[in-house]
Amino acid sequence: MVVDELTDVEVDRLFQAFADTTRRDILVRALVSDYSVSGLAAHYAMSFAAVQKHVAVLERANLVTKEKRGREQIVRVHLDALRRARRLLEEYEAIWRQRVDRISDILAEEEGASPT
Amino acid sequence: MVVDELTDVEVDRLFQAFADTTRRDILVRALVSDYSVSGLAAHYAMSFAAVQKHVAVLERANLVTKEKRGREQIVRVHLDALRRARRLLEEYEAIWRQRVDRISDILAEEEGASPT
DNA sequence: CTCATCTACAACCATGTGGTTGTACGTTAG
DNA sequence: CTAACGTACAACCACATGGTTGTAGATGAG
Repeated sequence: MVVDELTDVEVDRLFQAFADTTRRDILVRALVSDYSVSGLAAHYAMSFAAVQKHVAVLERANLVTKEKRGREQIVRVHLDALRRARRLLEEYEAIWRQRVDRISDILAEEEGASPT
Repeated sequence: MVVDELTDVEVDRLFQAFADTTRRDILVRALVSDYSVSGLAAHYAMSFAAVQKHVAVLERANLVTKEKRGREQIVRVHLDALRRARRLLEEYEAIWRQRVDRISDILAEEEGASPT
């Protein structure tokens, strides 16, 4: 199972980062092409500082890193974290599938053992 | 693209629900087998009411529904929400892949147009 | 019936979150 | 050099979150 080498707190931060529309939007923009923090901020009806904070949350979740380019700070997505989160959810679905299999096995056995 | 028929707020709640270790644990237990709220609460070093609240958060995210069985309330996982969340993350990864493809296309064209 | 169990919910508290404004500092354009 | 730009960060505010205790209502066991 292994649930990835992430600690609970790291996973908390990861999903926390996804749990805001603005942050998901920032993420998509940064996925599509390169953006500076102020380049991102231009798209939202909130202060630069607010966007800066959102980027910081994405950073803390290791979803994003900033790279200095002249006086700008380019936001780049770190794909690994995205994959990890996705795999976690896949594992949950796998657990469900195992349960379903287990139950149908039991039903199959019971039918074999005591057929009505 | 469609990003699923979920509203932003619903997606917020979905990821918010995942953003807590206790809730993820509850989810796994409920995925593995049937649990009442108090059955779940027995496993955690916190009050029954706290666990009740966590279940409520999972409910609000549509990850879980409660089903009355006698005096107990059985927590069942609603798999759809799990799948939706996973698909969202997959879409983000797809966006990234498209970008990579686009860039390598451009590089290929440039090489074809003006080979050094 | 009576009592223990399971649940629901309100009130409260500390801390976190998402937003603001203001100030300061490095960097680039003119 | 100077002005404008991009960033960083602190202080503040309203509200959400994760926890607590306490009270009360259904339901099942004996």
